[in-house]
Amino acid sequence: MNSIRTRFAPSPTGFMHIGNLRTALYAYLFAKKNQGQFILRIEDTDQERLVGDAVSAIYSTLKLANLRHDEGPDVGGPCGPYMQSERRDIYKKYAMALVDSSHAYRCFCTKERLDALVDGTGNRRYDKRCLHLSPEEVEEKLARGAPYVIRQNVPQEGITTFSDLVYGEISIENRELHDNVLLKSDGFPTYNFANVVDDHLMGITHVFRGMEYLSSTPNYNLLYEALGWAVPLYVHLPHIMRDKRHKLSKRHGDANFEDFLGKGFLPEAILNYVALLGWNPKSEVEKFSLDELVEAFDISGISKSSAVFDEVKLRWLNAQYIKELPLQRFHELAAPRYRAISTPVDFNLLSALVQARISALSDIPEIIEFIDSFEGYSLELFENKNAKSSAQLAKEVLPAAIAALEGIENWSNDALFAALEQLTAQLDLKKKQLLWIVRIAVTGRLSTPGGASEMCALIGKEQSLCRLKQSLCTLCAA
RNA sequence: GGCCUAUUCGUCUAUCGGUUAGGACGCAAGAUUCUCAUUCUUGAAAGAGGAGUUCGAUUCUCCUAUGGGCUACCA
Repeated sequence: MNSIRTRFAPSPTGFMHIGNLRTALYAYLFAKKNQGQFILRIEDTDQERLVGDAVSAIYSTLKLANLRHDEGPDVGGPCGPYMQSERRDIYKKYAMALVDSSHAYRCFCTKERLDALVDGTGNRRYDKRCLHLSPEEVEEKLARGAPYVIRQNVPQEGITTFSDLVYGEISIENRELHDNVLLKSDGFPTYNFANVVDDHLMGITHVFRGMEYLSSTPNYNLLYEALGWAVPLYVHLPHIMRDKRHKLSKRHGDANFEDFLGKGFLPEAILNYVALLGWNPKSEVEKFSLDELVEAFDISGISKSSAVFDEVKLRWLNAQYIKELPLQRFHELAAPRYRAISTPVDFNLLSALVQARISALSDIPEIIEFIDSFEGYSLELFENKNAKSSAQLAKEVLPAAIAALEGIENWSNDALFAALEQLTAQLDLKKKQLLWIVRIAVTGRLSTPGGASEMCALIGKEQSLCRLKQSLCTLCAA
């Protein structure tokens, strides 16, 4: 029984896109679900679009996402090299075989002539002129060193049909197909040729790729047939969109994996979210670890229509992951974002409070901003209908609160809470009234990472009392 | 323009001829809470349009509309 082999074949042109990441994920999930291999192949055949660190970005993204490939340029394997730029001889060999069998031909046409082929509707298709060159003419041009490309010779009649595992059966009339360039004049293959040769030579059984290749797939099948090779199974994937009209693209916003990491999303959460964009697990579960995704993955759950990427839902999922982190782990992740704080506080306590209240690590600066900054908050914050508190009440109650807290030796949350609770009874107030007032008076913020006693415990006795007194002064002056 | 393809709440989706069209995020309301956090409950919210086929269409067929893709010596 042949084992399943899938591949992820990115082009090193920049950061890893979320759409690419999902393609890699699905290919990985399918391979692993079926005890198969997941191969990484770098498609660096376009010398003009190469971007310096893009290959290492691919490695690091795969590593961060925990998508481990069984074969690839960096880990080797039996079907190497896995870098297309190192396989030029291979492509050339098969291209020549195709020329010999008349499934391809040399084309010497200039760019100018090609451009002149544009018809009234702006459509351009090659007219097969060089197909009809006599052997003598070809020899003559070759001898002269004229540059040429090798084109696929597609039949003018008939129909090519294939079955995609997501989109079903698709038929295209051969006369709609173009004589694609297989080998460029610089000797590099085009994607149109390299993907066929490599997928076959690398034993790929299931080709996962974006649906933009749907209409050129017949070209590839004609090539497989011409070479006498078995056609792989296709799994074309719907696009991930920025909104209804636009695909996610590098030019608009944060569409790449590393940007989301930088914004404080956890890789597991991103992967989990992206897996659900265009695939449904046939259950109402939404939270999946990578292993669980492997277990649940099934091609039949892939949808045909494109999906809009919703960062709000990603945030919700990410919050779930953050809450589940062991405190120590959360603290490690959060600590770098505490760096700006100069006031000494108990950072472990801070982490425990913050962990339950954020959706992404990037929410941290805002939620802890009150620690260093206290000046000039609006007294309207004391007004709260629900807690039945007001600035007036605050002015009356704060002196007693300050006195009560001053007496506390063991400045812990429990002690603070007990003291405030007791004071509530003494003053015949609702617990909520007093606690609201103290919280506002000590933080100057509407939204804080914890309640009054927790905030006092966090910033310490001296700082707490200082702020409480300052707030009281402000209230009296108003 | 031609070809390919898609179309269920705002968003991600379920439904594989008969459902009060379900769930999730978000939103709204209520409850809980030391915070307008969390948690819980409830609610509003959808089959692009038109023809057919059928006892019966969101589901099958066709047409139209709209979106997306391809139409490069880019992938």
